[in-house]
Amino acid sequence: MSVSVMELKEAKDKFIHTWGTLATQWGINRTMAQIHALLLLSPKSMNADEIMADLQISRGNVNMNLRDLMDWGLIYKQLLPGERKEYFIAEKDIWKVAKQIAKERRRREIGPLIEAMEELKESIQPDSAEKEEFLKIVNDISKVSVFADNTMTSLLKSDENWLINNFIKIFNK
Amino acid sequence: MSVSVMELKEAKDKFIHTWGTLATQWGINRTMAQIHALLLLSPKSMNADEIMADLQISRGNVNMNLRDLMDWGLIYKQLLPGERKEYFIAEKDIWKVAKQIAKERRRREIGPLIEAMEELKESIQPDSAEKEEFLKIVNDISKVSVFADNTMTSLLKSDENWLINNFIKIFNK
DNA sequence: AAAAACTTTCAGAATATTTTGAAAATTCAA
DNA sequence: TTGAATTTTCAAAATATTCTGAAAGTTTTT
Repeated sequence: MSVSVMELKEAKDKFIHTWGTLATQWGINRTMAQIHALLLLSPKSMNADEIMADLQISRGNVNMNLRDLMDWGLIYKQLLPGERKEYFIAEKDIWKVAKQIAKERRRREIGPLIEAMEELKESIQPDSAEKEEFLKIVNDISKVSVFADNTMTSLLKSDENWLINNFIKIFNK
Repeated sequence: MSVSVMELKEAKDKFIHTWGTLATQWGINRTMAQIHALLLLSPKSMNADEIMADLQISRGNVNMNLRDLMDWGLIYKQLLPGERKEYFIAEKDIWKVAKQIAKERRRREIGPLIEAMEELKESIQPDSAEKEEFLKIVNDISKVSVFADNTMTSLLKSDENWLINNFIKIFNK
């Protein structure tokens, strides 16, 4: 193997490792992130055995995290003609990847918060100063959550959005 | 204790419990979130012993998480005249709280990603098609990260921002 | 300067999360 | 059908994170 190819292999390994480490900091599990990184960098789709061999992890682990990555909409299953095995390929359009991650996090992180605050609001009658104080906080959190949710949605939804357009200009430079 | 006060106590407990549970979903530890919730709901500042008693957790745990909450800028230390003990009070302005959390997450989640991608870019010369392909991905992630960072910053920085103003209108209704 | 009041630290314990791997389930070809 | 290939499941093991509590450190009072 030539020196220059070796450099690339090293950089790819570093990318996979880094992606895995960073992911834990944002609540995604290390292996899921590493599989994602591996597939992102792979020019062709890979099957479970290849991923197992490459990352040195068990079949069960690979299976579980591939399923999670599909739930997140970050990878797709590819059925190759004449092949029994399932192959997986990552979404390579990084803007789509980012949108997908943001979407999923909005759903997981903001959704339950809004629901919980609504439930609390309904459970208390504002018939005392103390209760009004409590409801003030619950209401404020509710409003901030709905705002965050709306902001996320408008950032994600329309590519006509000024913010997005502004971004696309920079991105396509 | 009257029935109506009991209801409030229950709602507060539910709030604290919910806040703690949700927090784990967004990478913050349960106890830290519970202490934060407790202080958010407390009309007066609390000391370590009071928090220990209320949440039934150890002194070390309380101390450590109070420090983390101060790092996050979510609570302040209050020295009461004539008191030896340190008292803690939460930032009650929920919009400030949200900004603080967003700021901290930007710093922790996006910052390291940008750095890692820059480092990878510098380590590889684009002297082959394979390397160019790799650098394309790294570059794209770099651009998306910088975009996310900038978007966060402009959302947070200026209250003249249209998005913020729009929010404030809703919030103050 | 000593003692009391309080805060911080950190090694070990407890808890929670992730991973393994073999067995069960499923799919497909013959 | 049958059975080989492949995927999925899940209990137990490994690993990672959080928590405890007593000892050490610090600050204030006497």
